[in-house]
Amino acid sequence: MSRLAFDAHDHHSCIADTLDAAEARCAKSGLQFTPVRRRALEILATEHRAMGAYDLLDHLRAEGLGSQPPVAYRALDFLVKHGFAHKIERLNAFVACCHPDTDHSPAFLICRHCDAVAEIRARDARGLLADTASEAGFTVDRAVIEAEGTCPNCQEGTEAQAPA
Amino acid sequence: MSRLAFDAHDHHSCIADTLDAAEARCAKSGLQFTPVRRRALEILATEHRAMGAYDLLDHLRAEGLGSQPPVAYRALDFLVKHGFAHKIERLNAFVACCHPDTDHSPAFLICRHCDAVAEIRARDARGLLADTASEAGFTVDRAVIEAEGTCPNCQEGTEAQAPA
DNA sequence: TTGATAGATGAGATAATATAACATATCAAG
DNA sequence: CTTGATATGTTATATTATCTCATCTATCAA
Repeated sequence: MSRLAFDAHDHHSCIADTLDAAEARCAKSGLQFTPVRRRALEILATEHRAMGAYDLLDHLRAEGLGSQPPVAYRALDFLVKHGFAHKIERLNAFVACCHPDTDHSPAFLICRHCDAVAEIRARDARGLLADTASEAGFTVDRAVIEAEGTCPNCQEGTEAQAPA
Repeated sequence: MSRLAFDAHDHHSCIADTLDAAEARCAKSGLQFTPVRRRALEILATEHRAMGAYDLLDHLRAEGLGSQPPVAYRALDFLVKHGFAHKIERLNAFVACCHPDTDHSPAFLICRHCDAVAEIRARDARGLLADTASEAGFTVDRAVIEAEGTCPNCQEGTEAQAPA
C-alpha cells in the first residue's frame, strides 16, 4: 500500500486492490459505482500513469462505454471527488489513487524522462505550508504539491539521458 | 519585497520595482526586453492577479501589440522562463513575480473567494518534499506548490461568504 | 558595408483540454 | 407506481495551447 509506482510490484493485485477498495467504499457510502466509473478507474489503474481525459475517453469509446468528452469528465469528476483518483495539475492528467482507503494528503513525483507518476505522502510538507500560510492569515483548504524530476529507474546509469 | 499580495501596499512603486528589476536583469544577461514582453509584464504586475493568456492577449490587442495567441504565449514563456512571472498550474494562469531579483522557490496562496494570488517562499516545504522524494530515489528539479483557501481579507467577519 | 546567423514577431490554422445545455434514462424511497 | 435525485447520451461550444511558415530585427564577424 505504501509502494511507490516506481517500484516493481504485483500490478495485477494492485489493480484488484484499488477496485475492491473503491467498490467497498462506494457500497459503504451509498455511492453508485457504475460501469463507466468502475471501468474508468480500472483503466487508470491498469495504465498506471497519468492519462489525459481524452486518452481515457479513447479507451472507453473502444469498449462502447461512451463516446463524448462529458462521459470521461464525469467519470473523472466522480473519481477525483471521492478520492479514487487524482488530477495532476501540471499535466492536466489523471492517475488512480494508490491507497484510496486511507485518509491522505497526496503529493506527486513526476518523472520527466519516462512520464511515470508516483504518489507519496506529504503530510509534513503540507503542514509546513499550512503553517507558513497561517502566518499570513491564510487558511489552506487544499494544496497541490507536484515535483518534477528524475525517477530512480531513469537515474541508474542514464546520466547521459538529456534532462529535456 | 517580502510583502504579500494580500497586504495593502504601494502598488504603483511595486509595479515600477518589478519592471526595473526585470529591465536590469535583462540588460545584465543580454536578454531582449522587447516592448511586448515589457508591456506583458507590466499588465500582469498592474492587474496583480492570476491572468489567463487570453486575458493578457485582450489587453495587448487593445494596444496594438499583437492579436494572435502566440504573441501572448511567447511573451509569457519568456517571462516565466526567466523568472519574471510564474504560471499557476491550478488556474492555467499567470502572475508577475513579486521579487524577481532574488533566487527563490515560490509557492502560491490562492484565495477561492476573491481570486487573489499571493506568492510566498516555501524553502522549508520544498526541502521536506525533496527529502521525501530522495528517500524514494527521486531527484526533484522543480516543484509546483499551490495552496487554495481563504485569504485574510476574505476571512474578516465574512464567514457567511459561501466557500464556492 | 555586407552577409550570416540567431532570436523575435506576424499571421493563419489547428490541436488539446474542458464545460454548457438539454433530453432521456435509471435508481431508491415513500 | 410515482416522485425526486442521480446518472447518462448527445450536440455544441468554450477555453487553453501549439504548430507552421514567412518576415523582420539585432548582432557580430569578415
